[in-house]
Amino acid sequence: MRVEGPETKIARDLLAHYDVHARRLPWRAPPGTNAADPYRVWLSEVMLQQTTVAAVGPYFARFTERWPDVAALAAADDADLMAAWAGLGYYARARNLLACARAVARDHGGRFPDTEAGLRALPGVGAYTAAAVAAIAFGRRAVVVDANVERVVARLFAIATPLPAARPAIRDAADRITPDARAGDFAQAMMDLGATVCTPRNPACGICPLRSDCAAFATADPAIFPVRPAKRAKPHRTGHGWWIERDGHVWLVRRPDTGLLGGMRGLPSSDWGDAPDATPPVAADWRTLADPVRHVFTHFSLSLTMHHAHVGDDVTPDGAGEWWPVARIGDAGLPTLFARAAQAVRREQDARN
DNA sequence: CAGGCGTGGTG
DNA sequence: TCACCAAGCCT
Repeated sequence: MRVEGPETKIARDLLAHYDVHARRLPWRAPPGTNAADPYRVWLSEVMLQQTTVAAVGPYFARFTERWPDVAALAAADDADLMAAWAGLGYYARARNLLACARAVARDHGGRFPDTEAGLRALPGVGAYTAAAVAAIAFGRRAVVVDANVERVVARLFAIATPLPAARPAIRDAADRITPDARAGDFAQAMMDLGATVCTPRNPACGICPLRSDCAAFATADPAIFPVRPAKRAKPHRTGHGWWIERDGHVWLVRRPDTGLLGGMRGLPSSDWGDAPDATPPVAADWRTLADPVRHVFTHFSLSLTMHHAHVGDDVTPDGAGEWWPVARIGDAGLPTLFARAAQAVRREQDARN
């Protein structure tokens, strides 16, 4: 008779816990069924990259309602898809999502590759997402390592090497505890555990099904794992934005495909930096909002000073853009910064009337 | 390979 | 208020 090693016990205990406590999420097959749809798994995984379950929920519902399968998504209009993604952030994901759907439709007969390597070759699918889809949608044994798994594993084995140097050791340890069967459930169970029990701060070790096998639980402070490097301070930038209104319409531009907010609609704005040029795009009787719109991006914070004016029917700003109905500004698919800038301008206009 | 790349929840 | 951090990927 085979003696069960500690690695096997971890998977067994975790799966038993998962069978009772698994979160019910829209992209998961209902309990007792085995019907994970690769399209929905892939879509959810891309949306969940660096994004919380709560934020993804409504987007996932809207996307699957509007584009129920990969063929429908592949046929989507680029601007429609970018607008539907607005507010979710990391907009390169939306561009890659469309490129991936089209690659699946064109190069794979409309079916997702069912191997980790095949998935990994698709746009926007990295090591994590390829492993997750292979395991969850196709039942493959794959080592799925996201930030949750990283934290759980670093604690289970009390890995004290700081990130990112600890990644190879964490990956090896995750490989050792990943079972041959139910690798998809195991991955989701690890992520559920990280999200609800083995949290970054104040982990709930008292209710953790793995505490008897957890090296960090045996220490004074389990929460110190994984050890993270200190972060650099965010620089602050300033900029100017312009709300140009003409006969109930506002002038919107499309941002370049690469870089910050790439491919998204936006309000015309200056460069953002230490002392940006504040020359307006058109001559007009400009009014300036007293309070700049403040916004925090991943690697800098921004104060955007908003200017607004009405122009005559014969005026059109230089460069590419479109007059968008002010009453439908909510449908323009503005990323959050510009949505808030628009809101600030309209509030000011309302207050003056 | 270190840094660019959004946003919102949380303690 | 503010720092931290999230089901990462790409270059």
